[in-house]
Amino acid sequence: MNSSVTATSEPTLTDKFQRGNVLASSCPSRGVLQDVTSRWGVLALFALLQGTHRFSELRKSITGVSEKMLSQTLQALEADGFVLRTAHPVIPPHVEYSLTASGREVAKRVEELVNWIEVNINPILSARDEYTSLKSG
Amino acid sequence: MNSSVTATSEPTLTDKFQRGNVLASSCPSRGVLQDVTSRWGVLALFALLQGTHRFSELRKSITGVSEKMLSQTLQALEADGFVLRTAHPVIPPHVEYSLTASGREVAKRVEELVNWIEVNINPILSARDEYTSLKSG
DNA sequence: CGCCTATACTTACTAAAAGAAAGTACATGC
DNA sequence: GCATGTACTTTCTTTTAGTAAGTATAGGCG
Repeated sequence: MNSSVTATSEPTLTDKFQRGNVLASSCPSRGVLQDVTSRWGVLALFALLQGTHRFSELRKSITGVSEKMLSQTLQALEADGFVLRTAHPVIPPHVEYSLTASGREVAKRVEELVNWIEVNINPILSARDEYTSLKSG
Repeated sequence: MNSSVTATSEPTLTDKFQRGNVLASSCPSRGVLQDVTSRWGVLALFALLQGTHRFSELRKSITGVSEKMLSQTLQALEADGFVLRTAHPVIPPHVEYSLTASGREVAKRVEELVNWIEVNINPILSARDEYTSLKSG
């Protein structure tokens, strides 16, 4: 089919083998993918592309996230090596979060997805309206 | 940094305004983003990039998905205009799912994210191991 | 005729995850 | 010595996901 789809220059596994490693439930990529594409994971990565932020700053900018979920989300991203957590040993605590090199790579791809959706939000919402009126009307 | 990352030529909203429309909980992009980045939404879009598939084929290829969740996921993607559902009026039922034009656009971006993770899965898993051994050991 | 099969769902119930709210730790200022 | 600020954690409730069984129905077979 179309081989000019990916913008990256690295050969992808899906090109080399049959595509669909992730489609197998045993594939460890699935777990990572879920950390990255989780409700708040996407937004945290997106927010951190702007630079380093404190916990409370992230919580303010990512509207609607609870402290518990933000904490949980950041820990998962930190475990995967996407986010760097820097705690300054002062009281009250001062903790800073930033992206690692690999974190920036994933975040850039997340950003492209998010940007595409934002740019195309109007036709998408129209499609939604049409769909729901077809189903209920 | 690397400015050749984005494949699109359109100006993005995050470039034009301050970035972070999605970061506001009121932004409708969030809902769409959740459909696209949901656990099975990502995989359905990825799977459909290969072409048209029947419901049962998707269920087989996306290992682990239940009929209920696949149905729900496909309906959400259909509502957003990313997936086209074609039902042939025969018995037993024959339904085909394919990507729409906009569906291919989102799916391509999802694919890039998925591919990046698959290519880089080993260092990520190493980071995870190191993290968990730091925390528990 | 009556039963079985195949496919794409939906429905009822249970397990897991998310969300809300309160609690914890502790140096500093008043 | 009491309130404040920050980054969490814990408990409890609500929402969502997952499992398993049910539904519809044309055609094939004995």
